Amino acid sequence: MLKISELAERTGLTPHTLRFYEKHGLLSASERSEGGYRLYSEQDIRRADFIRAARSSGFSLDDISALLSIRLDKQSHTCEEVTVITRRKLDEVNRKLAELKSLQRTLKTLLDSCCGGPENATHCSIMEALDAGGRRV
Amino acid sequence: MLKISELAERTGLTPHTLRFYEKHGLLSASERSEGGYRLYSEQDIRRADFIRAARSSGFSLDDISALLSIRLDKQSHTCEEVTVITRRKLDEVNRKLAELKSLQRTLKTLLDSCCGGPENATHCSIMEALDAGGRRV
DNA sequence: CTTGACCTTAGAGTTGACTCTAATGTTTTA
DNA sequence: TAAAACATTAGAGTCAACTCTAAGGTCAAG
Repeated sequence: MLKISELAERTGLTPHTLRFYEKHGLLSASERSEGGYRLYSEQDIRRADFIRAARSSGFSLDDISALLSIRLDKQSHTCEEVTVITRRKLDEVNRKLAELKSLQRTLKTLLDSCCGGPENATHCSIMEALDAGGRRV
Repeated sequence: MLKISELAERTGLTPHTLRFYEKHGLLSASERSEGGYRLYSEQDIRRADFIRAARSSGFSLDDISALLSIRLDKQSHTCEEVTVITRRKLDEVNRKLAELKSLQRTLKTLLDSCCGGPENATHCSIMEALDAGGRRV
């Protein structure tokens, strides 16, 4: 059985985060020591690793809650349910990517238009573009 | 002179947001009516448009504060200052893009590996990948 | 002169995922 | 056995950019 900081070390999370996950129903220690210290079992460790993996795949804690429920009773859930969650997340990532790419283009255009030199900003084309309400951007 | 909801209409912001910007020193009405209503001048409108343009180019309110200072006294500022702010933002966008692209690959791989069908999730490869701590992802 | 639309303020709430604090209790190590 | 290291809790704070609320005051139309 691992103490909280040992599990933290193993998973790369902090004790704070592990307690936070417990408060939000994602992961609780299956035992407590005499003095009330959390003690994590092998199962708990695997659950923690799952959470960390899901987190680093971009899933929200809500998604992870759902995935953990499925994980506890795979028999009663389908691949479809899992892919729905995953696809929803991918769609979200795609949407954000599109936004960021557009932002990237905008910022690149701004930067390309400006000399960036030590001249004063009276005719700075970035300022002008923004002053034009972004219509030139 | 425009009342707050008229400026809101013109800029596509809400009255709430305009007041919020005022509280944060970005934009205040140059006059008030007898009864205390905010009244925005042509200059204010241009400033509001600038803010909206900068916002939609991805700049934070802090960045915009800096840009507005420059805008008020372009003589005393250089193109370089403006490009530094812009480049910093572009770098940030590039960083986020890289992260999201990696997430996108991860999620695509997960989705491709799973049948997504009505079978139960006992052998779902997404669940297996996450159970493997994302080592297969 | 009343109705209704609009405005004012200070301040609290929202989102998501932590992150930290304070006050105190437990375990380990020298 | 004493100190150091670690743990506990409830609850508050953080970030950014809003967003909303309550309890009123103002203004234009009919």
